Order: sequence, then C-alpha cells, then structure tokens
Amino acid sequence: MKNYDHKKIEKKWQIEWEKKKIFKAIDGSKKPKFYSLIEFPYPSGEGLHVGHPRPYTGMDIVSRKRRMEGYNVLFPIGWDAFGLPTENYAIKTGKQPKVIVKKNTDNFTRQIKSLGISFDWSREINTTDPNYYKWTQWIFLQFFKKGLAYKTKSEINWCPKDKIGLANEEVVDGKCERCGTPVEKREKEQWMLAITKYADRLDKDLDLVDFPERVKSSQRNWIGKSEGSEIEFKTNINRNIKIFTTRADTLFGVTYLVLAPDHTNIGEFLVQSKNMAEVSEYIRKVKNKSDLERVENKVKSGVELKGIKAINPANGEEIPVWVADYVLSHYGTGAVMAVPQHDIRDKEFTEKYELPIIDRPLVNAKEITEFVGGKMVTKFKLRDWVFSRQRYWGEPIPIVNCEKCGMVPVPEKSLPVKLPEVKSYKPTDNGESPLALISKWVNTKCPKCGGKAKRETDTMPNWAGSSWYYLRYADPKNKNKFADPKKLKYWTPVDWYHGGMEHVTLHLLYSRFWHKFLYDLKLVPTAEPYMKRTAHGIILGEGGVKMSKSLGNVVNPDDIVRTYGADTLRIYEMFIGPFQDSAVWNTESIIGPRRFIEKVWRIGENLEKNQKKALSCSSHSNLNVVNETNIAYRAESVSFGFLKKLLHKTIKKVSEDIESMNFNTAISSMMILANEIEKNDFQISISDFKLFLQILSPFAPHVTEEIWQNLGEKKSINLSTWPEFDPKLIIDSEIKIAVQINGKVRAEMIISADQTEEEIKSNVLANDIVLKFISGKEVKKIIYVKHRLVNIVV
RNA sequence: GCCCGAGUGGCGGAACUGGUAUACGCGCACGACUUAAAAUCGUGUCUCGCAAGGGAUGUGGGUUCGAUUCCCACCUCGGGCACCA
Repeated sequence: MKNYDHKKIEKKWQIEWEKKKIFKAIDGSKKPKFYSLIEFPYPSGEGLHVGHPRPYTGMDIVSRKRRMEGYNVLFPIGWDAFGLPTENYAIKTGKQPKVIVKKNTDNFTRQIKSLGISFDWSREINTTDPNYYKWTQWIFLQFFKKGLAYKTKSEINWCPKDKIGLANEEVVDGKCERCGTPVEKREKEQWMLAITKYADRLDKDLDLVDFPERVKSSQRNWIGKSEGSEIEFKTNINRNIKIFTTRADTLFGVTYLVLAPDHTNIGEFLVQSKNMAEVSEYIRKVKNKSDLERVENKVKSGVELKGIKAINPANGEEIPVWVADYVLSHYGTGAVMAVPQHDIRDKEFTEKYELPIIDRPLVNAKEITEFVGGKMVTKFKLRDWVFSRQRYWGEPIPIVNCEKCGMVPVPEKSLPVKLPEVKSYKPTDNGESPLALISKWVNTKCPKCGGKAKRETDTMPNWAGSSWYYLRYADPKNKNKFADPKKLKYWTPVDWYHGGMEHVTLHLLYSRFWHKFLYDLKLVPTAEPYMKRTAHGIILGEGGVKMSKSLGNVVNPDDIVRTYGADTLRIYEMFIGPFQDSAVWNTESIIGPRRFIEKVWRIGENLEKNQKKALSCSSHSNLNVVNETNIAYRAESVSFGFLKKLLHKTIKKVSEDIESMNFNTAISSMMILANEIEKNDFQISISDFKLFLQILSPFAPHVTEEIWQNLGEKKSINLSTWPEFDPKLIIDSEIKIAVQINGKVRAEMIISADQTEEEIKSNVLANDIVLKFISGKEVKKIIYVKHRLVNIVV
C-alpha cells in the first residue's frame, strides 16, 4: 500500500503535463474558444505571497473545467515588470534592472509552476522585453498621430521623495500612493493622453459588459458624468462669467458668484477690482497651498472682488463676485453660482462671511436655462491622463525633438527605442529623467530632416504596458504587428477577466480606453476588451491585519507547498471563505483540506484493492468487465444507490458553484460526499468514483490525476469530459419534511415524492406529536410548502 | 459627509425565490486502535434547563402562518469617493 506522497506526485504530473503540452492554447482551432485571464503579476523581489495563488487557482479551476467541457482555452501568464520597486532596488544595489527582473521572474516562475496552475507558458510575455515594449511605443505613436497624446505645461503632482510626477490617481489624500510623502505641485511639461475624449463611451459602454455592480459603480464614480447647464452672467466690466450648474432650477436663489483662484480670466477681474492687492495676496497664498493642506483643511476661505458686480440673467438682480478656493478651476467652467439655500458648501461660505440667504421658488431647470440663453451640457470629473514619468525603468517615449521640425515621432522601423545602459539609475533633482544625462543616447538625428535633435527622455507610466497585454497573448511572438488580426478575431474579447478590487478603477479604465482607441483604428475587433470581470478580496495575516514584511506575518507559499502540497494549498485557499471577500489566513486550519485529500486517496486505494482482488479471482483480464461485475454485485446494496444519488447531486452543485465562483461551498459538498463514501463502506463503483475525481480535478489536479491513472485510466484526467449529472438521480423518492405548529418545528415526517397535498395534510393531523400539541385547540389553517414543510396554525 | 458591502457558535463560515438556522472545516472533550505517540476512525460540541420546554443570526420595531432573508430606525466594522457646483 502506497502512502500519499504529495512531493512525488505533484512534481511528476507537472513535468508530464508540460511534456504533453496539455494546456497549450491552439490558434484557430475548430473548438469554441475560451479566453480566461488573470491580472499578470509584478515580479517583486520578495517572491510569491499567499495572496497570489487565490486568484490564480480560482481562474485555474474555471479554465480546467472549460477544457473538460470541450473548449480551446487560452489561459496565459506574463510579467508586468516595469516600475519603481525594481528601479529603487537598482539604485540601492547598482545592479541592472533587467538583471533583477530576470532573477525575480525566474523565482516567480518556479513558484507558480509548483502550484500546478494550468497556464500556457508558451505565451509568456514581459512588458520590459524590447520585443514587447516596441508595440507599447507603437501604440503611443498612434495616439500621438491622432492628437490624443500631447505635451502641455501643467501643474503636476510631484513626489519629492520618489522624485517623480504622479497621475491624479496615484495621489491618495494629498500623499504619494507609494511612499506616503506629501505631494508638491510643480510646473512641468508633461505628456498627456486625452482619455477625456472617451469619457462618455467609457461610461456608457459599461452597459455592454458583465462586471459586478461594485466595479461598474466605481468606474462610473471615477468618470463622474453629470448633466447640467452652462449659463452666462453679465458683469459691470464688460466681461461675462460663464458658470456650470446642475441646479439651474435654483437660479432665482443665487446670492453671489465664485471664481476659482486660478480661473482662466482671473487677471481681468483682478485689475478692475477695487481691492486688487488683497485679492492678489489671496491668490498667491492659495497657490502655495499643497494638496495635502487643501484636503486636510476644509474651512472655506475667499475674498470679494470689490466693485465688480454680476447680473442674474433670470431677474436682473445685481450680485457680488468672490474668489474662493472651494471652486476648482479644472471642473465645469471654473466658476459657480452660489445658492446657499440649496448647497451646503455655499451655505458654509455664506455663514462664514455673513452673506445674505434668499428664499425663492424653484423653477424648471431646462426651461430656465433656455430662457436665460444658456445651454444644457454634460461634464465629467475625469481628467486627461498624465503620461510622463521622469524615471529610467519604463518605456522611453518614442519622440525626437528637432529644432526645425518640432516633435517628430520615431519611425516604425526604428522601434523599439531601447533603454540605454546607464551607470546610475538615480533620478535627478531638477525633475529630469536619468536618461537626460546620457548625452550619447539623447543626441540624435531628426528622422524627418536629418538635422540635430534630442530624444524625449521621459518614460511611460507603469500602466502603459498593462493597458494592452491581453491582446499580445493572442500572438505573443509577432514581429510585424502587435498581434495578427486573424488571431485577435479568434481569441478576443477576453471572456472572463479576474483580478483584484484595487485595479478596478485605474488599470481597468485605462485598458478599456486603449482598447476603444484601437477599436476606432479598426485594429481590434470589439468595442470592449473584457466581457466579464470578477474580483476577489485580499488575504490578510492572522488577526485580520494586512500581511507585510514589517509585521513579519507574510506567509510564503513555498513552505505550504513543501509541507502540505500544492493540492492542499489550492483547496485551502478556495475553502477559506467567499472568494470575492477578503479572508484571514490561518495556518492551523490547513490540516482540514489535507485530511480531505488523504481521505480521497484512501477511497482510491480501497477501490484499487477491490479491483485487484476481483481481477485475481476472475478469469477475465478486461477491466471493464470487472467494473460491471462490481456494479451488478453492488446494485443490491442500499448504500450504493444512496451514494450514486449523492454523487449526482454533488456533480450538479460543483458545476454550478464553479460558475458563480462559490468555490468554498463546492468543496464543502465534495467533502460531504467523501465522508459518506467512507462511512458507507466504499459502496461506490469505480466508474462513479472516477466522476468524483473529475469534478475534484480542477481543485486538486495532481492527486486526482494520480488516482485516476492508478485506477487504470491511460489518458490524462484533463483530457476527459466534464461529467453531467443525471436529472433522474437528483430527485429523491422520499423526502423529510418539517411539521410546524404556529411556525415552530415540532416534528419531522418522511413523505414520498408523489403524495398529494391532501394525503400529507391528513397524515400530519394523525401524527402523535401533532395531536398532542393541537388537542383542545381549533385548527385555523394548514399551510403546505411542497417538499418542505407543513405548518398548522391553531 | 456621501455611496457600496458586511455583522450568524470558541474560530473560518453555510442556508435555494420568505420555508427544519448553525452545513462543511478548524479547535476542543471523550472513546476505539497502539507498548506509547502520531495518524486514522467513532461520539459529542449555540445557550438556559434534570426534563418538558424556552431563548439566540449586531440593537429596537414592523410586515407575515413563518424572517439570517423583506421594510423602517439605530449601532459597529470593512471598502470606495471626497469641496466635481
């Protein structure tokens, strides 16, 4: 008798599957395709964390099931390897980023392979590979050619510690998302991507896809669509003020107007005001405020532009004009009408400066807008995407600055613009990329006129490479195109994209934006990249706190795989709680899934033993004959019929639960089945047990493959067909129902499925316990819920 | 402040569309096997009560024959957004 040796078994099948290319996605196969995708990891130096296997195993279960259902499955993996941690490590150690990346991806590869995830490794990609980022640069140039990538001098969020410009999305509470340093403002020439041009479609097309509501709402929230009116107010200085409001219906209640301190026309109002010195001092003070100060201190401040009056177009009343920093210049028109009666911000401001409040009737917003000559407009909170970083470890922006020709795109044949090797990766204090110091690389010829020119030294943000990687998987080695249109047509869109909640606003929005842009260029076949998106919660350390190096509570999956095996780890991570919620790691509980696997192993051993016994007693050597003999013999046993029924119910439950990602309840139902098989003295046929192995195989692929082949199968369990339940077997002929009196359970009864309601009711009324409870009382009503319960109301 | 999500044994959690709350797993206790231990198997494990029976799904109310599930108010925790007019 062999013991369950997870180390031997897991290694053996991982090698075997790889050798036989079981998980290879076949281009243009006649089978229906299924593209399942997980967010590709950032290969950090710390290696895999127990949080990684959860999404991978979840999608692996779906992918393995799809293969067994007859789909040609694309389930790829790659590395999102540009980024700050690697660069910072390079600065510290002086090692080349690409060397660090190689080491980290090798480690990640070893770790992921030890988990038995059915990735198609032949399609592995890496965003830092010049053959990959050539196409990231190429797509950037398409944006540039369409005028959607542009350079502008703008105030950017500057992290003084990381020495890097941040996108708005990377600033959290006025601090750098990565290091927590308060963000400063700096004026800098920046590359921008015009995502706002796609705002409306990014919002509207969410209707086309199957994303969870919480994902859709956070995207919608971020895009921030709102409909309102633009209305012009005349002033006494012959210069109108255009405001944006969603509450034109309150126009009669306006008591003053407010301009943002950095309003485009602020200068004209300033010079004509009677308190110019006071106003310019206020504006200067506000400009120096950091984002953090703005966010932390929400007490409103402002100053009146004395001598300037605006006219309310609705009633001709004269109202004052203020400058206040509670109004944002970048949203709407940078000016608002204040209605303290209906807006808490205006109310707070009014109270602070003791301004009047007037009470006026509301009117129809659309009618009043038309009446005063305004127009209905749609505005978005979404702002254009700051696309430059002053860093080394990113894709160089493929632009050459020529004195004569201006900004010239690098011709396609000269792509990729490769990162040069440098001595120091340290960013400079003046806000320039370290690339700017490499004059040999910077100084070049203009591709247009051949004259002296300089390369753009900014690099792209981390989000660039991950905005289109799912397309490259369709054709990862293509040298002439980012992917062959035929292959894109076959594989895309992604059928099911699974990832973390932390990426549902930024990454998901950015990649949808790139995809839509490529769709407009007719380079991809669908308007949306991902048909279905799901998200999981994170794994927390013991005690419900975040796992971190500083707390010393990080669990390394290598240790778990070594001690308990990959199958146990997989089942544990799927069993730990609802997949979409966060879960608390508890090493003590891992033993449960391990025991379950050992139990399945024991069942396999017992059946194998019986098979051999039968074989030696029998003159037949054909296994199938032996199985049939077993069935004939066992058919007489009551347990045998019971287990067969339970098996089919379990097949149904597991099949459904995988689709809804209720992996924990799927495992629970398989545990129940295994418990019952053992309790009922293994009264299950080998062919039925094999069905059980099949539905368990996506969860625990190694041990099930081993038992499967020990029981005489020659082909991989991965190549078998997903079992279907027999509808006849999931119906019970006898059902236990509850008997309630006034809603309280008093007894149980066994009924047969074909009994009529009348029969059941009269049986219930004859029941001893029931008689005891209803004696001397009047039966008012009897409620029967089919195959559930009878409730007697007295 | 606003918008989501959640609150069930010692712990992780289950419960279909309003229909037997606490499945499954961990832990714990006892028993079997063993020279012994581990492993495994069996039994028990919400709570009060000797029992009959009563009480429990964050709190208080409501609808209903019947509520973890629906409605109202409140409390707590987690996540997102945060001066967007």
